[in-house]
Amino acid sequence: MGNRTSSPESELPLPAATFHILMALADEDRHGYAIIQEVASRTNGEVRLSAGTLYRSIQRIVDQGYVAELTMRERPAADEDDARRRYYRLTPFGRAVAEAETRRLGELLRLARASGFIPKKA
Amino acid sequence: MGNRTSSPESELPLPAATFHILMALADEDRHGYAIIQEVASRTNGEVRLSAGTLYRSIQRIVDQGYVAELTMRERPAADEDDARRRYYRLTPFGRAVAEAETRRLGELLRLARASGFIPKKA
DNA sequence: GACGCTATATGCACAGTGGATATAGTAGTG
DNA sequence: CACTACTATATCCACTGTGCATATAGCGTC
Repeated sequence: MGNRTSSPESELPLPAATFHILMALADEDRHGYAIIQEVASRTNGEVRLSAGTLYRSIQRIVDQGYVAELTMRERPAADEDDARRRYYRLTPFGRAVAEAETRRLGELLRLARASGFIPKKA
Repeated sequence: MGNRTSSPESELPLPAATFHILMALADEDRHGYAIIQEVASRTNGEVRLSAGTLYRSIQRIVDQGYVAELTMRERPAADEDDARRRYYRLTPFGRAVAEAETRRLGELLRLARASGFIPKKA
């Protein structure tokens, strides 16, 4: 994987696709294709990860240690199993990185509002 | 400039540097070099726009109509004038785009928090 | 078996970025 | 004056992240 000694903050800012993938894996382990669907669902269809972006992002964040691929016996038993699928789980480091990114976004949003950029409606 | 008929939302998401530039121009007209300093100041030195990014971003957002270059007689009179400087002002469209981006970031942050990514400290 | 959906992977092109380099005006110091 | 450091803009090169298209193939249903 990536550098074990790096702090979560040193990973920022996260690529947009990466952050969405981490959010999709926050509550449960998923395989790639399911991540695409989950991201679309959470964003009311507004964020549609392309397959190219998704699978290459996963390769990257596995290497960086944000997520880990599940072994065969770690897979969710309930799920009807498709041998083609590869399941991923958020690591503690990945969670820490996602939290750091959330904090960074909060600060950015605070700056934007302090600049007078108050959106009309929610 | 760019397409006059496009809505602010169709411009999203904004490149990170662009959003910082718009924030730096929210309260007063500035020249390029001053924008670099202002962004660094507002972010406590955490965001340091490189010259390459800054000047190309400005060229792009002038073309897109987010900002407009000031004529000689529009320049701030108080400022000691340096002939090399080129001053820029946020346009109403640029402000609308920045507000739309602010709204987008707010929604993203809400999603992140709903995913359980609550940062430890502010 | 034909079709559409699921699932992963890769090739190609392009936008945005950082760092380096180029050019030159400005200001202060000796 | 010469020298240096800072201000100011612009462009070049390399790299990352992204979308779209393509490739391969298993799965489900009619």
